[in-house]
Amino acid sequence: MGSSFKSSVLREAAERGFIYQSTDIEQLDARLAQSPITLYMGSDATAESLHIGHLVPIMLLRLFQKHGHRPLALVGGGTSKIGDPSWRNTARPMLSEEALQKNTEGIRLSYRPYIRFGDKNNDGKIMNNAAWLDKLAYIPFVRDVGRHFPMGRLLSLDSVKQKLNNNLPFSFLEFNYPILQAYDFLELAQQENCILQIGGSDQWGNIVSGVEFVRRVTQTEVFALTTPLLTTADGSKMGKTGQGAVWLRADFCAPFDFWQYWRNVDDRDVSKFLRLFTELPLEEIAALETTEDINEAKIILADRTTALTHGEEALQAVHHAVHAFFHGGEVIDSHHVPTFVIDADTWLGMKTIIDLFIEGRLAQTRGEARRLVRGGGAYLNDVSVSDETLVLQEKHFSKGKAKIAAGKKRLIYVQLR
RNA sequence: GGAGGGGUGGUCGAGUGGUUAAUGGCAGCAGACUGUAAAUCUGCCGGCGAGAGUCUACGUAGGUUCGAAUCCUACCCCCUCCA
Repeated sequence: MGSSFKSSVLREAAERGFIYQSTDIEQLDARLAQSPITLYMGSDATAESLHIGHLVPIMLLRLFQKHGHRPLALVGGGTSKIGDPSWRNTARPMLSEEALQKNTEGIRLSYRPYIRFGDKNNDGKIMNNAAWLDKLAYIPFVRDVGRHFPMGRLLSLDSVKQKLNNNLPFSFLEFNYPILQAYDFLELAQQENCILQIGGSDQWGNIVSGVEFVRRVTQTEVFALTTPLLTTADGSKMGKTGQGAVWLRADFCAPFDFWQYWRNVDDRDVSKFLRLFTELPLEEIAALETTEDINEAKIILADRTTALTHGEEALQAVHHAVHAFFHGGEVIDSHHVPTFVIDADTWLGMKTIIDLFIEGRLAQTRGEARRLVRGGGAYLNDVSVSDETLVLQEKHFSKGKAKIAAGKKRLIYVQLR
């Protein structure tokens, strides 16, 4: 049925594997085929960058723009003051106004490589729901908005049920999250004539609440479209590594590490990822699927995603770095390569290899760094270090640089100052 | 309100006075093999410490004891049944 869509955007989205669920796909398709629309995706503002886990809906948003539709990126500056109920545990620090400001700006930057923002035609626009949520007055809100939310409907939301069933802390505060998220849709529908919300399938409940709410209030048809929630072939959550999330902003995840993430994906995920995360024509992807050299396909995947996110220049730098790291090439200077700086006076003759691994964040604790050395996985300039008390000397640095690694793949340069 | 069951390390889950920093599974890290993949095998897997060792941990707070995750008391939270 994927190919039976009338609109070009849904046809391509379906072929590439972006579509999971929709409220009314036929009508949406008809509407899309008819004329350009405005759509949005939302994200919370709990971090200074988005990460690979957000990338599927982002790529879909991009696809819509490519097909002439107008994308809005909504940042949850207001809703993040409450917190998504899918969070666990009691201790959730309320974000300060200042932190939210910073996060909002960071998320704006995260979107930039994927969405063209501006004032013309179908240029995208960044919105922040704090703009309207901060101004809400309780009584009018409950009266005008609250009455459109049947209690049974709210209680049936998965995010709510899950909280209640698992006895996780859940107060009226968090309970309001889906309502406010639904309200966002109304604001965007009225302000921006937005008629579609996209998001990950874990957001289905929240998105549908918004759709129902907007229909009720405005008596017009709006739509929901979700993307499949990606898990990698080994069943774990997409985009997580031992180091944490793979961030989209270069200052949170070096392009080198970003590239490595894609270079190292499971064989079984390659063709799926090529469809979703690159813009290679489907025939080319099909050709890559039949190649006997799957590593070639992985490199193309890594190259295309890195170039899209960080630019061609960064990709070139990554190639140099990869060559240096894995094939003993020349060490080069670049902010695209993970590097950290230490002070010669305070380090040489003073601190140990253990300190260095901590400083380079290849180990979280000194114990972990020690175990790494004892297990033979700690490398200094490509040589496995066996002495955990090894004190750093000038001889360990050539031209002021050293290379340390945890295992064969987690590497970082140390620059002496 | 009453009766019973339960809260253990990232997670699941053993353990009911003393070689218990706490069996085991999962997750994670490293080594071997390989293709910077998967699978498999091996080692590691609370903090600090070169080591001896030391500190912190079994819902919270006290207590008993030479010694407690294990016993007692109070409190908090959860589950099941009754009202």
